[in-house]
Amino acid sequence: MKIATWNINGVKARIENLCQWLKDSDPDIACLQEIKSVDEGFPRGEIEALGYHVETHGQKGFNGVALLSKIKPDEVNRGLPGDETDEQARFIEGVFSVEGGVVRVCSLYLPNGNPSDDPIKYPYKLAWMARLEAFARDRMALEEPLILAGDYNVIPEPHDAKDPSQWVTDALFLPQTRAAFRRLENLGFVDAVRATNDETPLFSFWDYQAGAWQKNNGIRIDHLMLSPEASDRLRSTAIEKHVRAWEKPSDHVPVVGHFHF
DNA sequence: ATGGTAGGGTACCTA
Repeated sequence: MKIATWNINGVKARIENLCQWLKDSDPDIACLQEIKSVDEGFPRGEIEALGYHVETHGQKGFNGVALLSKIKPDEVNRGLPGDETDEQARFIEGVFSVEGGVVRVCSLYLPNGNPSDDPIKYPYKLAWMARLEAFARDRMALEEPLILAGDYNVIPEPHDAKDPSQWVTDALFLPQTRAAFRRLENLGFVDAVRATNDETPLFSFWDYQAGAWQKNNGIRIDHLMLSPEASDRLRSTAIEKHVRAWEKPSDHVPVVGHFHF
């Protein structure tokens, strides 16, 4: 089974690329972020025509996440628990029946947090990460294959950036951000791409600005975090960076994991 | 060099 995460930066602007990628890459489950659409505006017909079930958690203009899957989820939950006043659509969870049990897959869009000296944005990022850690701890107790997939807006290590010195005051790379990400790992989650690749650097995002793609000035911020039960079944991973060279690309590329499910 | 580009939605906000 192939499970992927991709920040598509606007589903309406990316529908042609998205459909082409679904045909080429043929994921069983695709976790999307930044759909930038309300649920009613999501172009589900084109995606359903390719054989996918569609579950969305959208909002107007910004954010928004989705789960596309060849098998229909048994259960879907929208929103990250822990703050009923949070109206930003950044989290959706699906439970899928597979041979021998279930796999639980979450598509998450972690807050960017910049500018990092903003009195609202960076604290919101850290609070969201604390809620994610609490959620992950709860789910870990189920002892199920669990995949927390998404745009984490976290550069885990210096070698996950072409030029780490550019990022020292950035919310994606501040010590507190990286420490919160490590706390998630220390619950027992495995960074699937890092666990299956010795090579560095590996990037999943190249800014639209200043020729970042042409200069390979990238960062690795899109991650597949696996519970031990999911990690046991991991075969390989890939970063499909050729998609960044397509016409009208997203600034992120798909990150995929192959599993023995 | 302190910019640059893109999406959403129609004035700026977010990234």
